[in-house]
Amino acid sequence: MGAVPGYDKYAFEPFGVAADLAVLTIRAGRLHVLLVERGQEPCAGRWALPGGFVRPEESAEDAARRELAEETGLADVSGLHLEQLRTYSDPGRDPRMRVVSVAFAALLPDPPEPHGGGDAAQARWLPYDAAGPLAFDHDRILADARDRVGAKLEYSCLATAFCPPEFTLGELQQVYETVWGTALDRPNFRRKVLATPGFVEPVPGAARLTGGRGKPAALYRAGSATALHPPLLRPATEGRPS
Amino acid sequence: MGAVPGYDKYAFEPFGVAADLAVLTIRAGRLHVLLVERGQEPCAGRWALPGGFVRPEESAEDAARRELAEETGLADVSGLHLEQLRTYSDPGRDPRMRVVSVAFAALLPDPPEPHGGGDAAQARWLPYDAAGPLAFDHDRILADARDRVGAKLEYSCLATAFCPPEFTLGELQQVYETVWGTALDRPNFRRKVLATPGFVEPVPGAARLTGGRGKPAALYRAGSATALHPPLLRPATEGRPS
DNA sequence: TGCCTTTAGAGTCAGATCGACCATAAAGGG
DNA sequence: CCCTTTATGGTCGATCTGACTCTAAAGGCA
Repeated sequence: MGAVPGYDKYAFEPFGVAADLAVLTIRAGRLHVLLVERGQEPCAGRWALPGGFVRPEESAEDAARRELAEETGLADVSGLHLEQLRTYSDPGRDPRMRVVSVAFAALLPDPPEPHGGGDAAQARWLPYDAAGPLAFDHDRILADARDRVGAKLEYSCLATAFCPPEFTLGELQQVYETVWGTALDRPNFRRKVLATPGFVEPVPGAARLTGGRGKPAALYRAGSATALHPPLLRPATEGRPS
Repeated sequence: MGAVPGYDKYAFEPFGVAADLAVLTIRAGRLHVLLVERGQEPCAGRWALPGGFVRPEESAEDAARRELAEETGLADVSGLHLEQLRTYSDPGRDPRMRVVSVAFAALLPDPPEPHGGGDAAQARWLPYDAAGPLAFDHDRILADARDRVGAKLEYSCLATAFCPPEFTLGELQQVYETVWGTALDRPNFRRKVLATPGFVEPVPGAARLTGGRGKPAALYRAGSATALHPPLLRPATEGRPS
């Protein structure tokens, strides 16, 4: 808001400000996204990202957190990670009126089934790859969310946000493999994760978890670090020098 | 914009949508930012980031580009890099009304003097460190811009956006040193930049530039690559393992 | 009980990479 | 004609990486 003439003229144009959420989780080794079926026009009956208009007394992040709680039925949305992606403001992205949407990505561990709708006609977890054409420009928002999360896994401790409070290194590795879509070498992954102080810390007790067969794995918690130095780079899929 | 009851109720709340710009450049080895002195209330007489309200027919990026052209007097703003930072939406960030601001960072090579204001009372380049308390929450936007740009230098080719069309590796290195605030080893920097195909490409002719004393440097152009693999990590300033 | 399979986790090793150097080339200034 | 300055090429040891092997500890099944 600079010192622009027409301050009042443009300020009161009918802009709607919305917060939309790409709520991601990992289920059965696949990336899933929370989608709602729209109950109203425009795009009634089509799948879309959950979201809604920002209310006058709240910030966009407040609105995103409120919508997240409403759609997932989670009680403790206050603690989980909300990553602001970017704002989508093309004129005409909502056929009805001018709507500017602030998009967020949210990462959940083991997710509850959304309780059948709330505001929307229904809400479901869908595999990322099976999330067909969505309403508005939500396909692009969802793709941006995956890109951003994949990139942040490299240099931040974000991956633990996909995990329950206590997790094994195998589960953590599966987060990386699922989001990146590549297989990682287990010993090397372990070595790099443990080499970064504060990324994870072992649960001291003889705590162990039985996922099924095989040797029980040690449990870890998210550490206090927030950035990864050095980063955990994903294997180069294209034009690597060499 | 989910399927929220009250669509019309919240859509027409008086939200103002603005685009603010952190226009960064490097002058004499120091990071500078373009600031305007506000001519109107609120915050009249204080320095602020350039910006203005998004008009009904344009996107936030269109608005940012328009404001940038108006403030800097540049003719070719269409080509330069605009990086969307994030959106600031705290209620009360503008004392007068509800304003949601989409912030952008713009990177300029050798900058022209802004022609004395345009809309604002005046516009100036100020050293980043000397940019005193700004109006609204612009201090935070500016700090976020520096953080984002510093981070993107590591894994993208963004640094060339600070350089003129043809530049020396010494100039490119100074971009990194200025934004990061650290000194880099020149031979190692050169090795890493040239090891990334498509980051820079030599200007074929016997093109050379005389900055002053010393051996003339070869000229390079920005290459076609957009990402850096492997990244050019900044030296660890804190808790590196080892 | 005794394999076989499965998963966790430790260790090895050659090649790539990095940071810290040193050396040389090519200009201008005295 | 030296000296300073900047660009650019090269070396070397420490470190890191990726590919791999090996062992430990569980359950399944005959």
